[in-house]
Order: sequence, then structure tokens, then C-alpha cells
Amino acid sequence: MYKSSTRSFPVYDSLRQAIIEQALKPGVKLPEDSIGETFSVSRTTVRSALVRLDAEGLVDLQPNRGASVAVPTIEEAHDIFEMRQCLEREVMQRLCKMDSKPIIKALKSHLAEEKKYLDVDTTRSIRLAGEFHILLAELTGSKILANYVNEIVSRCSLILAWFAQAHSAKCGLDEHTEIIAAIEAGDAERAIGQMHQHLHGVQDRALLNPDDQDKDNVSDILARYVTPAP
Amino acid sequence: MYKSSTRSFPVYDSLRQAIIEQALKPGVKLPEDSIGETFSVSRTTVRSALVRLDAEGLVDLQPNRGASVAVPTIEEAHDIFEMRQCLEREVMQRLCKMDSKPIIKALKSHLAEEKKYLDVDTTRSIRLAGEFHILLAELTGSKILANYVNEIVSRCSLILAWFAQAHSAKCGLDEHTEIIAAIEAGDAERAIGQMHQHLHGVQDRALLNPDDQDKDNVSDILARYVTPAP
DNA sequence: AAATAAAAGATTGTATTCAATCATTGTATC
DNA sequence: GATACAATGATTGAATACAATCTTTTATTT
Repeated sequence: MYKSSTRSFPVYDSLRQAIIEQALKPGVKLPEDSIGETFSVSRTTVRSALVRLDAEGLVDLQPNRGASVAVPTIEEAHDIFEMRQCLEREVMQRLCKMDSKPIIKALKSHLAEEKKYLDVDTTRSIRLAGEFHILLAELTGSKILANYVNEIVSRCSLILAWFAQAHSAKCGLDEHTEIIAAIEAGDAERAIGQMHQHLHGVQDRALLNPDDQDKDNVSDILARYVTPAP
Repeated sequence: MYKSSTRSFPVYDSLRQAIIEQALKPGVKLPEDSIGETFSVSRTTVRSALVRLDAEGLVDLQPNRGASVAVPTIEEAHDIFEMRQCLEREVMQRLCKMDSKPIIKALKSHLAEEKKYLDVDTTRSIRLAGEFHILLAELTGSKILANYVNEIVSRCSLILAWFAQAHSAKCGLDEHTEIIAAIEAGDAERAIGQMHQHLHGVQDRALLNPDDQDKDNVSDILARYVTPAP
């Protein structure tokens, strides 16, 4: 949908990657000037990338006060995860109705890649874990479903960046393995169940985090440091 | 997600409305110059609206050859309708789990509106029919689900504009009534079934159209007008 | 010293400009 | 008469420039 021959594409792509990989954390300002300098393009070009990212929900573009990495609220976070459950359930449903041979082959190949970088390259490992879900969606053959899953997985990365502890961003490799097994067996019920559990686990690690309240506002954080009057 | 205080918003909004209402048919070129003149804004402003519409899939933005209203392929059309089934099933599922009182009230109020303009104002009637589905999604309380449904209903309008006969764009009013009844009864199974049938009907009227092939290119159309040599 | 007001600086909104690319018409050649 | 090539015109790509808005600093007053 986005044409890579334009000058704004690399800007869009890099920003997107940086946000997903949590190098750019939620709330960080994205000034057009400095981004333009970084990529040696004009603000006009940067802006068009930012408009797109805003449309995808990764960036928040406020009139007259510029762009910043979107800061998900806890309500949005739940909303997004619930939507993700719906989309990935659909993915499982569809995959289990299809010829499993080529699907399994692709998935196992990806899984090998995941295994390869586990405990070796954390950033890459996290990215591969996300791409596993995108690959599943792509294997359904539905461009739109794949697009939506791609978008929502990105937004989940944003949520994890904001709410979760550093280590809780990973997807379990074992769980991916079990999902593949269920698809191989053509057992839709089981595949859906596994996926549901898997996503629920990710969500829990992120949103049942005791630090939740900290993110709300500065006063809440500071309140804990106030020395009570003697 | 889109801020209305910018100058590009009215451009975006008008284009979107025009496309959805099928005033701008698929394939129609959207030159930045003339659009800018229409709205008394610069090309820069028009462009940002077009970028957004491209991201939503209503406009096709080709590098160096500008924007045009997206032309759905028959494969995309099926893909989109299948996705729509998934999303609206989710809507039904969620609504049936909720307190039906305020939901039914809102739906019946909308239905009255639909009835009012039936056979009176066709354009408005079609728009209201689409908005019924968007309202359903909004009533779930999920912003993301509502967004997705909104987007996909728009794209379905595009499909209808391209493939369907003029009269087949309508949603059946009776079917909307039955869907409301099922929700009121809290019967998820039935609601989902009704919705499925309803959407299937719309899809069929659009995609089982014998005129499909005509849309391919000019030569095919003209070929039928060629006078055979005597 | 705190609060308010004013001014400077920084950043974004939008229009304008120039270069690059594409589409179309016209011309020449076979 | 058909094809290939060249030139023109139209349209987009992207940078620059200026106006509007916001943010921060400085100055003033209480």
C-alpha cells in the first residue's frame, strides 16, 4: 500500500522500526527538523511519513504541537489486546482449514530462526517473535487480515514498551511451537485455544504490572517520595 | 485520530464522503491542483489528505502518477467482505454480552431514521444503512473495533460502486430490524447468523454481478460497439 | 520571593517554487 | 501505414520560505 520509491518511505520505515523495537519510547517528541536532518530530507518529506504513522496509530500528531510516539492509555491497551485476540483467532480458524504442508514448512523455518537468536540477540529475538504472528496472518493469503494483524502487533509493541517490564516483552518460543503443532494437526479448537492462552500470557505480563499507576502522571510518582510531616 | 482543526481535514473528509457516496467512482483521477483549487488550499494540504486516504485504502497513490480512487480487484473484494464478516461477527458477539437496554434504544432510533428516508433520499438512505453497521460497532465501546468496521464499511462502498448495479447498494431494512431483535433477545447465535446472512446478501448482490468483466478495460467495452465489416 | 506579563526563540502550518517524471502529441523514418 | 523517436505540456516530488502558534525565558510588578 505504501510505495517504497518515495523519499518519505525510508523515514516512515525507520521510525516505525524504531518505535516497534522500543528504541523510541512512547511520549518521545519527534521534531520534524531534526528527523529531516537525520535522513537528509526536508520537513515536507518527514511530515508525510508522520501523517502515515499517525493514521496507523503509532504516532500522535497534535495540531501546532507536533508529533510524538503515541502513548497508549490502559483502556486502549486492553482494547487493542482484545482486538488482537479476535484477529488472531480468525487467523487460526482460516489456517486450520487450509492445506497444512506449505504452512507448516514456512512456520518451522521461521521458528528455527527464532531459536537461533534466542538469548543471543534480544532485539532481533523480540522482532522475530512479533513477525511470527505476522507470518501466520500472511499465510492465510488474506492481504487485509495480514495488514490488520501487522498493525495491531505493532501497537502491542508500543503497549509493551510503555507498560511492561523489560524482560516481559518476549513471546514464549514453546508456545509458538505448540501453536504450530495444533495447526499441523488441523485442530482448529486447539490452535485457537493455544493462541488465546499465548496472547493472554503476553497481555498479562504487560498489563498486570504493578508499576501501572506510575505511568499516569508525575504527581503519583512524586507522592511516594513525599516525607510525611513529623 | 485525525484532528479536525487542520486545513487538510475538510479536504480529507469531503473526498472520503464523496468516495463513499459513490460520487467519485473507482479509478477517477484526483489531481492535486484541481482539488486544491476547489478547496482553496495548496497542493501541500491536499497531499496530506491523499496520503491518509491512501493509508485507509480508499485512494491509490502511485509515485509520479498521482492519486486516484482505489479500484478494488475481485480478489480484494472477496477478501474485504470476508474480513467484514469476521469483524461484524465480533461486534454481534460483544453486543449480546452487554446490557441491551441502551443499545436497543440507540439502534431503534437509528432505524427510525433509516425508515424515514427510505425511497425519499437514496443517497442519504445508503449512507444511513452503512452507518447502522458503524453504530453497532461503536456501541461495543471498542474504539479500535469501531475504527476497523468504519474503514471496512467504507471499502465495501467502494466495492459496491465498482461491481454492483446501482440498486443493489442498499442494505435491507428488514434485515436490520431482525438483527436488532436478536440482540434484544441476547441471542448471540441468532444475531451472528442474521448478520452473516445479511452481509452475505449484500456481497452476493455485488459480486455475482454478470457485468464484472466490463470493468477491465476500455477495449473490452468498445469491442462490443465495433460494427462488423459488411 | 512569587506571580504575572512581555518578548524571544523554537516549532509547526501552509504556500510557493523549482526540478524531475510522466503522458501525449507530433514528426520522421522505415 | 506502422513503428520508433523527439518534443511539448501537464503533473507530481520535494525543498525552501514565510506566517502562525506554542514554549521558554526574561522582565516587571506586587
